[in-house]
Amino acid sequence: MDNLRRIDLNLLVTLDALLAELNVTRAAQRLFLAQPTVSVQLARLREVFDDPLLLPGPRGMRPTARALALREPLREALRVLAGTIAPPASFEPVQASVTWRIAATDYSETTVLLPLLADLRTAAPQSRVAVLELAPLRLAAQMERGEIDLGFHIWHDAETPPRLHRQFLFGERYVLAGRDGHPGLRRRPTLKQFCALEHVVVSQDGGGFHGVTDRALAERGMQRRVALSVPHFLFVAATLARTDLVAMLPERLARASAGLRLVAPPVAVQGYDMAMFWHERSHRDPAHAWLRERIAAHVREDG
DNA sequence: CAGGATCCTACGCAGGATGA
DNA sequence: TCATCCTGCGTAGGATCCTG
Repeated sequence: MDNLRRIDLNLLVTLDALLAELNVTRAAQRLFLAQPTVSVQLARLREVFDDPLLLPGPRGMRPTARALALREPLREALRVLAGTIAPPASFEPVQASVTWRIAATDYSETTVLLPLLADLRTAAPQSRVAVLELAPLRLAAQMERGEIDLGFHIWHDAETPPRLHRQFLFGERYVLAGRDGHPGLRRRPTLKQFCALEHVVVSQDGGGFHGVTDRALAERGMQRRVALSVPHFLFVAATLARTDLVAMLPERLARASAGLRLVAPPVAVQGYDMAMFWHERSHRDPAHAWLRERIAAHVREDG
């Protein structure tokens, strides 16, 4: 590439026009330039190639052997280059063998990706999806580096960098969940009964026993019994199915888990909005835009 | 804001075409 | 054959825009 650093690549476009026309004036017209401008460019080309390239002849110029040898390879090179920098063609999902790298928690895997997968396999059978663990603080940097294409995260979150694009997916609310046949969930528990149950909480940063539910209870001067804190939502669902523990679970996740009974909690707990996030670098990419639209459409269908 | 890059117009020069 | 015209290339100098 070092020899390319010496040359203004636009000169090659001029040379291509000169070799096609063998006439500086007509080459200038083709390039929408004045004749002297192309004449100066020809002088620079002669210097770069260390060859006269075009010699004066009757009604125009005659090409040198070097110029003739350059004509076809140059035209082909410019054709390839023009194709490379042309705007990307529209995305053809059936043929495309694209790999999407998506950052998600097990919650968004279950609620967003899982319902989408079968449709994705049909619509874009050559495509691949790599799901990576979501690290909200690192998400923007990972996207800037091109390591992650798309991420699912809570909409209102101070941790999420504002410089990412985002799109609302759905609003989520909490339900009280326990195993089918749980004696404490035959009907909606009172607040006192709710606090007497043994709870599981999800603490993604690990080890926390206090969450939004506990804050809502504290406002009423109440406290619940948290017996287990885990980092993953899916482990909660598995735990509930095998024990008498209960949990406040996002409704979409709870409905996707078999063997659980869901009841309305006796305390109002603030839900949250889910969104997908992406970087400017993939904002206009047709494949990326197609995937985002597909996800948004699925979420709309699922209500 | 200075310096460089780029493009323009104006003009000179060379060589081929044309007509007396 | 030669004067004149026409076509086309290159240079000079200036305007404008961009960049550091």
